[in-house]
Amino acid sequence: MQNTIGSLRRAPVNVVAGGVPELCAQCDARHIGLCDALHDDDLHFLASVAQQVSIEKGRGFVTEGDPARQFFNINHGTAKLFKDLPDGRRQITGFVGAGDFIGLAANATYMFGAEALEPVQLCSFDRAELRAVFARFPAIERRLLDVASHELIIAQEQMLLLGRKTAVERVASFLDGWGLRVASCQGGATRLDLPMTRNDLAEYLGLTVETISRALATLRKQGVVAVGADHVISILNPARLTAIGQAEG
Amino acid sequence: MQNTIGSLRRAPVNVVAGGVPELCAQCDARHIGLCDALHDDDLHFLASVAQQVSIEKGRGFVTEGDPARQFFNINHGTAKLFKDLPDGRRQITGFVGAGDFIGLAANATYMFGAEALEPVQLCSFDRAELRAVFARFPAIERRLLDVASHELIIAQEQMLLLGRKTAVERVASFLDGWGLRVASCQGGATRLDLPMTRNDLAEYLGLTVETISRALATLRKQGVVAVGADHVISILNPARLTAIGQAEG
DNA sequence: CGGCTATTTGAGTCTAGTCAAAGCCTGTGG
DNA sequence: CCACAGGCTTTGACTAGACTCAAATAGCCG
Repeated sequence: MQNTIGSLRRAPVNVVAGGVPELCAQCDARHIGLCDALHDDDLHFLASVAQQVSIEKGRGFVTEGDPARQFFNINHGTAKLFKDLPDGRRQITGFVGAGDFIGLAANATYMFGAEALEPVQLCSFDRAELRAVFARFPAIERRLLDVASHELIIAQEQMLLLGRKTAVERVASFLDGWGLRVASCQGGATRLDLPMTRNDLAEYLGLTVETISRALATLRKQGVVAVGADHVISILNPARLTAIGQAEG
Repeated sequence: MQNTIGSLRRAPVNVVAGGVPELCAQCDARHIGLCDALHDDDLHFLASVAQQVSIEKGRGFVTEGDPARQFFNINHGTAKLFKDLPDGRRQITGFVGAGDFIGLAANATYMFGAEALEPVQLCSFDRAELRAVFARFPAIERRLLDVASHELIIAQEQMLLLGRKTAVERVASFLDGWGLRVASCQGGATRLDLPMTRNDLAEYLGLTVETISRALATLRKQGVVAVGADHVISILNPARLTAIGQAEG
């Protein structure tokens, strides 16, 4: 738990509660993601091998190259997953939120890093223990395969974006996709409250901060979005946004 | 089986033999990939639900958007998987060869297209039947989860490449990675016999044909590789190639 | 009210894309 | 066996979209 790899350090995690089945009762992710595949008694068993953990904003909780001893399931908050090059270039491979499972992209060691964008609460599972859970509840393993399938689809979509789309198309794709995840409407326009900075966006979309800013300006001038303060973006013309993101016009 | 989606058409496939257990005896993929997870008698059962199929060079055998009724396991040959944008831009998401499993990135429909780069032989499994196999042999399902995990790692590595690496770094990464897959040595130099064209390479690496050509010229001038005829590339300085591909030099 | 960071905007540069043409290979057919 | 057609690859010249560097602005937090 105190492993030091490169210049990074495994973040100390704050254990709030362990082994309590009631921890699922008010979990944001209870009815999505992995846990939704379980009946109440199965969930009880799963909870018995889970450790609930809180991670403060900005804290890294997975370091690439560290031995992959644990899986995580996010209950609350958003985190970024990323891969770095030796000279500091970073590619964010995904943003994860409530219900998302972390740790599939690992063999003996984690093949990615993870850091909280907001205060994050998650359930941590020991890999060895989870294997025992699989043996008892094949439904979980099957669900995990579905999760992996879905992540593969997302990953390939992202390859298309990174390899072939223009800056404006990338930003439109992202906003469109994020809109599907967390949508709150207000006066007809969908209002996105993004947990990430422009820099995170740039590292996710294979661009620079400046290009992100200019692309948003372009979409704003076209009346597709409105850019507000504090990472708020309103989607004024959803159909147009989708079309741009999918390179249909 | 005669579905027409967009302007593409499901390729007619040539059934060579069906339901014969002996078909595994001389399969290139018998001891790699999915089938390696099985004991002989389990394999016998798996073979009973497999259809062996031959696909000619250049023929597409999966169309994005078609109902995903089948999984495939490649026995021999190489194919490309890809996603297209409406205006023709294409991103190849991966090359698959003997032992590779195709079809994980699908829900109700395939989320990618596939086309043979060389004559391909594969085993085709009906999705419903494969589910029955899972129930009987959990080992296969577990192996499939490992396969999906591994593909996720590869996909994220590719995102790093597409989002953050330069043209020369991308080409070096590719040659380095391909060298690990199929390596035949000759006079100290590893000789790669690529089944894909420069255009395929470009569509895989998020570049254009011309840029691929120039990047190869750069690596050649640096004495890292030798570029021969008929898609043959010799790796003269493997260490340097790896370093360039991982942006360490 | 500052101090700090994040974001936007501007000016100039550079990497990779586009357009064009020549060279090579392959495979075919005389 | 050689000539030719067609596709693939390489090279050159120019362009463009995104990056870099720099500075101004805006927002957040104590």
